[in-house]
Amino acid sequence: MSEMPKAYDHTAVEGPIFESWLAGGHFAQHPLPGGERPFTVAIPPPNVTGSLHMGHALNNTIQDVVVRRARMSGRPTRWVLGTDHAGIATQNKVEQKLAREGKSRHDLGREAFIEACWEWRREHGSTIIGQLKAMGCSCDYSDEWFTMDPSYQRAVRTVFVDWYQQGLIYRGKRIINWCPRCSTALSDIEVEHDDLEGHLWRFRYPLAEPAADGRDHVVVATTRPETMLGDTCVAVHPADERYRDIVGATVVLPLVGRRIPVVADESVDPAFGTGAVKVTPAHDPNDFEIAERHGCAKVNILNADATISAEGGTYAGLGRYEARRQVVADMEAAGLLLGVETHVHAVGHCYRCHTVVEPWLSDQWFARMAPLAAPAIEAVRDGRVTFHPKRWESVYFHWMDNIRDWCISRQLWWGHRIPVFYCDACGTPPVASMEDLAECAECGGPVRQDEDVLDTWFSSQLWPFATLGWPERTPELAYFYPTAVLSTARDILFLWVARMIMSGMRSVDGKVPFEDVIIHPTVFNAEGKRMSKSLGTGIDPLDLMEHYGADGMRFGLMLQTTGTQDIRFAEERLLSSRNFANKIWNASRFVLMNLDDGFTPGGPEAATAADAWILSRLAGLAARVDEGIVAYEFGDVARSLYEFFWSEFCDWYLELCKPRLFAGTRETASAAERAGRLTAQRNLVFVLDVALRLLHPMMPFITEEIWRRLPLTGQNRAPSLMVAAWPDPTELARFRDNDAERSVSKMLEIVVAVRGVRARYRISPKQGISVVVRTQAETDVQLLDAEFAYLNALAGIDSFVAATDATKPAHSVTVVAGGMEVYVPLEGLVDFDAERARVAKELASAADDLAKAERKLANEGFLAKAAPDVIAKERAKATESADRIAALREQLDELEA
RNA sequence: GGGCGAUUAACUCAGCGGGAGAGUGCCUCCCUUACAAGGAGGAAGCCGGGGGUUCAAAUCCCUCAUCGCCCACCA
Repeated sequence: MSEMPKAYDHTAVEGPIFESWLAGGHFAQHPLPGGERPFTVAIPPPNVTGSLHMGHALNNTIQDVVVRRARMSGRPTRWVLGTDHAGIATQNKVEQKLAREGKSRHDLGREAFIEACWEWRREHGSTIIGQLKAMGCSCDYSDEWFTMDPSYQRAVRTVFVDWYQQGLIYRGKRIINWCPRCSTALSDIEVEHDDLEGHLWRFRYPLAEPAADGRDHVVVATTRPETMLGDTCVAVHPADERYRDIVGATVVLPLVGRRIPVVADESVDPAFGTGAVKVTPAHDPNDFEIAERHGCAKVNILNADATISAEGGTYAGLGRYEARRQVVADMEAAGLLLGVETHVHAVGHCYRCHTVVEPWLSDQWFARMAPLAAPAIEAVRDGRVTFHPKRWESVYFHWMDNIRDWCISRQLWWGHRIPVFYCDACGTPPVASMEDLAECAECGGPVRQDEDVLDTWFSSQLWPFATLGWPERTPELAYFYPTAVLSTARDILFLWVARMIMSGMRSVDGKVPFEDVIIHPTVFNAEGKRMSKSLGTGIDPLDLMEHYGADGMRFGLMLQTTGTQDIRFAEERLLSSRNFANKIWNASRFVLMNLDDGFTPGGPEAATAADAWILSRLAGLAARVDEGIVAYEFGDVARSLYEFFWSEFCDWYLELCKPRLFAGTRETASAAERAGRLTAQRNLVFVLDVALRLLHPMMPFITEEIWRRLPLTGQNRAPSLMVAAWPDPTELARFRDNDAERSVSKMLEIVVAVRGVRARYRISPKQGISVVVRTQAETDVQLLDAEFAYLNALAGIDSFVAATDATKPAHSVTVVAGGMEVYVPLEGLVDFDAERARVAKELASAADDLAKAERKLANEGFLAKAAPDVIAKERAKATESADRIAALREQLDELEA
């Protein structure tokens, strides 16, 4: 066994440990066994264009924690890995690369461009996989998927054809969100709305002939003046008295000259603006509906790049904002601009490139969502899928209950091409086909395939089952589906999570794709701002791992992960986590360096109160960690582990073991002392072993490195901690010992109190002291006698007298601890003023406690209604406080004498 | 216009019906032979304001304020 360096060096440990896991085959899925319940997790596939950011770091730590616990628990575990082809993102990357060479995708042509995308993926697509490895994620790296794999393509096509044939997919001319930069349609939820300050212009639209009431114009308001070029009617509310006389009149559209009607439509809000709406059916969804109802024309005045089209007459060719300025200027020149005011309104932006999107009338493919949503709503309602935290379910329901059809076609080249074939010759309806068609089945004429590809999310939604071989009915699918848990950020709840539930249930026999959904916190920077690479407000997890180690980063993130709060990233948590790793390292080093050659591990033995205490605490920890991971309470689990290991194991138990360890190693040691040393060694190894197992899911590298050095035998041994047995809380429960916990905490209180005296009076740790203890309980005397070695080791107490009738020595300071009075002789060093102040403060606090307790005990309502154990506790508290007050009063009297 | 979350020590946050906690920072002492990435001791909080429920409220309810997020076709 090699020497352990004095400080933990993660850079020397993580690489080799990871390689050993890989070589050991521990990541690979277990062979399909018989009865055991498998545990499957499908990783949210990162974009091939992606690199690890803090969201990934958090999300993948969470998944690794639950996966590692499951694996150690003996369940056949499979964490499915892969990447998403990310249509828009990847196409953008490749187009940027081409642009640097002065080329566009059109110069290459479709086929060559797609090949260039594949090439890009071969070069850059595995960046993030390497970063997951650096984090220690225990994915099955031998089973990597890509959403454009041939078998995955088959899954996508199968779903498309099924939905198409069942009437769940249709093509139509609708208003969609168009990104002029990406030159594609977007679905409604791919548009991000930002409130921006714009303007509301008021225009005068002249009437062709004066109305019955004599008026000759109508005033409309708009935030997008350029759209007037495409106006085809003006709408007012039917009940709006102001406009009753002009309904049916004709407006002569300024700048354009088109004669358009005034219609009455319920959708108009009379209270907004002027109560009269200019209607641009090709560029506003609401206007589109109005035009449909009234049979108005739909004039599309925008090209794909958001320049004005030929329909815009003299404005054709202008950019949309240029056109806006020009229209306003021309209206003003014509005396038709009545006013302008600033106006804050929500403006849609492309979620990929943040360009302002345009509502645009075009031919697109849509998926009919309501029929798919119904069973998916039911599945969450009846608990087949559970969200954590639960409150996300209402967000899910709200969206699902109001779900709208999904625009699934994209005018891109990189993606799953829509498998629909048209025959232009004979006019047969388009055919969706699993196989590419060469000729028309009706007339034998040539067919052409639809040019569009599918929304990337259309393929992503199949992830949990397409990665198990679906549409083939593979044994893997039968065995590993549904997955156990899906962990993700909330921003893709609708884009991805909801759609997986819908498509999963439809595709795989009505079965949900996962049982639990974890919506984890969003990681913000220290200022509470979204982390963004482009804004420079992000923190790179790779840098963090370099500074704090993968374990330090993981544990630091887990400490910050609670159900209610987003994370305002606190780097000092990573610092304390790295220090925690170092603490684990050194405690382990201490244990190992205090083992003898030929040491044989043995069962733990509660030979002393300290042993019983630490074993009891360990049993409590195991239960808490196990429950906590199952309930996804990561922050609480991390804190429990930290508290146990650092405070209880290191600060107390290791110190409590030192007397036995050192006594038993002397030449002159008695047989009993040698036995005591062996017991301590065995207990230390046992506790360390269990603690490392419990820590492993959160801190896999350091725990593995240390664990391999432990001298374990028999069934405690395993090829790797990764596949060692998870501590069984039920089995460990036999160590629960409330008496030992109480006794030891009394002892520890005395130690702390005496140390306090030492600190106040600057008594060197090297200087031994003798103390006198007075207690009312004979059991306390026995306890102190039995555990004197601890008092000696931890508080430097050389000798003591404990008795129920002990008397206070002269020139001593009194402290009350563990229900006892402890007198520390100070040989005339006592600072009476300081002691008076301290005792008076303690007295006030004790008096406060007593008053509170007495108030409760005097309250009949309390006695009548509070739980018996609460009352008993309150009585004990009162007694304790009273005793304490008596002792403190006595002290104070003496100090004042 | 709806909905959700947050408000606790200087900072970042736990706790969510029965004695106010952690990490970091701060103060004092200590390089004690596992660890100075450490040890020991300590200071520090009307638990956002106001009302209510309850024997009992940081914790449950209502309300207000502030901050943040999501959804929504208001020109």
